[in-house]
Amino acid sequence: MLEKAYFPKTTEQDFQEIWQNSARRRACLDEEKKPYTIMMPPPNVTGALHLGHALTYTLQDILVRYKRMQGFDVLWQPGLDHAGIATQMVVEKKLLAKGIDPKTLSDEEFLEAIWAWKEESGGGIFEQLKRLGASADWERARFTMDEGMSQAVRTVFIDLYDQGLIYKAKRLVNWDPHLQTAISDIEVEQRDVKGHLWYIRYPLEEGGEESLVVATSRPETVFGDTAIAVHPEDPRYSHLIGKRVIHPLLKTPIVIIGDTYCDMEKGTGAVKITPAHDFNDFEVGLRANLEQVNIFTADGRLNDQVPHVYQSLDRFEAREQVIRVLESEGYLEKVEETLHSVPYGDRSGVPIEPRLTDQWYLKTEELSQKAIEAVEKKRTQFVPEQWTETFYRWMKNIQPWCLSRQIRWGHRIPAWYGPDGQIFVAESASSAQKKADLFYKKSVALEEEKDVLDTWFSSALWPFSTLGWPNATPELDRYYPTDVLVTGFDIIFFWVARMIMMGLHFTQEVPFKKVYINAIVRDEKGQKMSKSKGNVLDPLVLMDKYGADALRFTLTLYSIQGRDVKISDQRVETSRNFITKIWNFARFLELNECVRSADFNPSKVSHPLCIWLVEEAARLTTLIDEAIESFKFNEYALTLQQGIRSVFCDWGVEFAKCEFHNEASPHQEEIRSTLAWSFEVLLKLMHPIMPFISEELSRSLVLNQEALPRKILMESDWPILSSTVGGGDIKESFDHLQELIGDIRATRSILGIPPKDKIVLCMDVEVGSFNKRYGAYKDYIMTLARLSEIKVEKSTPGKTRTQFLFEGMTLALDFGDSIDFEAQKDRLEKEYSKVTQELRSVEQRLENKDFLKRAPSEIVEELSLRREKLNQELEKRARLVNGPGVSP
RNA sequence: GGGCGCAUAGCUCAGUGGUAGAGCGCUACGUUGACAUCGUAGAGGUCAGAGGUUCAAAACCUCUUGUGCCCA
Repeated sequence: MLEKAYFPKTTEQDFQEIWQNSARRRACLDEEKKPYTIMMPPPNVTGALHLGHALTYTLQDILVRYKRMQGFDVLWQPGLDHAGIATQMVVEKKLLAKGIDPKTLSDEEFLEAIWAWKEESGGGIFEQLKRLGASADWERARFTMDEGMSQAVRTVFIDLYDQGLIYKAKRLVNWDPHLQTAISDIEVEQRDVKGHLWYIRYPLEEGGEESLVVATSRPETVFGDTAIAVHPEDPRYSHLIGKRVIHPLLKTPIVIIGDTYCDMEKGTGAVKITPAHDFNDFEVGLRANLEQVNIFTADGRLNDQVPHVYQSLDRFEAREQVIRVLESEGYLEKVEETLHSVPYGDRSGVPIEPRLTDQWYLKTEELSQKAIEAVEKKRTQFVPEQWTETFYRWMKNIQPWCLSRQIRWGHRIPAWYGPDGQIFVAESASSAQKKADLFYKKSVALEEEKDVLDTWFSSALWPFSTLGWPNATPELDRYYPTDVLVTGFDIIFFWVARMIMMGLHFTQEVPFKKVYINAIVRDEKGQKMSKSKGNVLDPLVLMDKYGADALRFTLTLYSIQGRDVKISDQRVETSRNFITKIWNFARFLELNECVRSADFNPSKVSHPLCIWLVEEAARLTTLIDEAIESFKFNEYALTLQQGIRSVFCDWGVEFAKCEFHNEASPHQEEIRSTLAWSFEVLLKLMHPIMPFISEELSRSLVLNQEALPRKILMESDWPILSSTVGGGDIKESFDHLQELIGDIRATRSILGIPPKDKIVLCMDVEVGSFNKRYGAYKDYIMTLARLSEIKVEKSTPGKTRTQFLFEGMTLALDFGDSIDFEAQKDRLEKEYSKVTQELRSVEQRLENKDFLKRAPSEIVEELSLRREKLNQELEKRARLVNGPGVSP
């Protein structure tokens, strides 16, 4: 027997273990079945589960459980990302906390510490995902630093290098002075920051009064100035082009050049050019063949290229110092406050310093072109579709990808240098050596590249490297290209686009046929969750409090395409309440001995209630199939909720009670079996979204596991019910039935009749037609509308009665006592006028000749019917308004 | 500045041309047993504004306003 209430904890523990032991959870390479593959976006190895994870992995779990039940050979490939910079930062912090300065460790020692930490904490998130119910093929879990992954990374790097797509070059990069590494353009975020524009005067070399004033937001870079630029057509300055000004601090001459990059409207129209420290200036410098003077060290201090007194000043201290000197020496014209955008490192949170360094790059024009074409041809489709535009926009403006990182944790770039700097890219040190020996025609000592690859480089290979590529494996053959990728919009550039490029280049296939972009989780007010705001909800806490299913259901219910997922404690609580409702539904079935029977055939049921229940189960299944197939997860959750709650609990159970309370009912057995059968269908329908409670309830007596042992739900077949539905009008009958009961209940409520007072429903001439339609449901009406009897009697008016029209029949309710109609009059009049208004609008349309001529006939018919109904309703309302007994 | 969204009940949002919906919140009432983690009933809406297409627009088109995100 089921407990009084659902306690998720034990169920969750049980089924985590049962699923873990189920072979069905795993990809089986069974040729009889169609494959279905989802690559799990690998969470960071040191990561802990947050709500964003909970959302994306819940949606993936829904898809894989659904497809599994449909009989597919499902591979949900899990894994972990080594997350270069993030992980290195975590371990450095850990070491510092232990009093160890990571800088004093050798590379080998440091990597040892990272691997130790990976062993200790890595995969912790897998356990958290299992708590959430994620049914991945855990045994196949991969790590982006695995030997297999590393093999793929080396192969790809060497191929791309040999194809001339990877090159090493000295370029201005986004340098993160805190992390002391290059980062790629998309790892930089522009922030609007309040700052200043300093106007600095540069005297002309030729002397005299004339000077040139330039505005800059970064006065500390003056030491890197190698020119002043003006617009060639600027009448104020064009005569100065070619002349020289004196650098106010260095006192050396620098040239004035003309370049259309200058904006005549901005500042003074003249700008200082610092080719080594600004991307635009770099380009200007190339055009004017200017010297590139690097004035900063790797950690953002002034280097030995600047006068001694400024050396080793931090870039922000240097700014202060430069301003002080310029001002005191009279070179500072004025200062303006301004709002400008400053590049920040997305990991370190410090301003990026453009810096001239040697880095490895990937040429992306060709790769991106192919990726764009693949998406245009819909080989990969974004869902919701609008993300396609985001993808195109970035792809069409793509920059060379800076691949190298000056950090320690990551895939070492497989390159070696000869004594003269000659590069040898090779699989291993020994094969590089062989290449070098051949090249130099003698044996030379090689030095290995110290830089590692951007983490996203290995992630870009994820869909095929996890399946064994570059080896030809059965898995690669079977599960690639994958079916769906589920991920967040924030990594469309970082990851999705790059996977498509790499996939196409190395496998000639798109890595996935669909990309579902899930929403971002926010708090109930739509604010981003952040520690500083204190509005962070922890999925583990929510699961402890309300159960994993409640969290999953909530996240799914609010997964509306094109909207953020707003979640709050209260919303999860509401889902928990719904789950309790389901639990109690099961308890009702158990207590009433509804038991699944082996020979039950849903298409052979005879009692109207049973036919209705079967049809409703089939209707729900269809709606849910459509919702899941089109990634409308909210519709799945909503349909399920409404189906279980209003169809099965509010009405189905209440109707069934009428039969169960009637000893004489000959239909009890059929109804019991039908309810038990419907319940099994519902459990299956809810399984993908609420796996735990559905499994628990499938162990209830209702499913009769003892006599009819069957598989756990995860291994069961998804219902296919389209053939069980007959073409009858059962749904219409039940709709009307519910309407009639609703009408009586509403009338009672309006007139303030307490539920315990039973009243009499009277009818006269229409009794025949009433019986024909509702005779079978007489008990239901009596019980659910709280009637003492349905009397065949003239439904004449009286002081204790009110009449109403229903489906063309005049019915009366007799309350047995005088009723104070006056008290309700206001409300009733309001309703009356509402109906009048509606009727008027319907009539207007029906009087419109164009409408009658052009609208489809079924619409016209429908509206005529509606007019008739409204007229009737108006009559009914009129009677209610006019108090008891006023007959038309 | 460019791009992509969003604007419907007090709140959060469904709703792909034909009767305006759900959950939460609110109000009133509680009928021996599935459920008060509940039930029944109710109040609450110029579908942001303007124009257009159409017999018919919350929905389709154009513009405006407000708002969010992304990119410069």
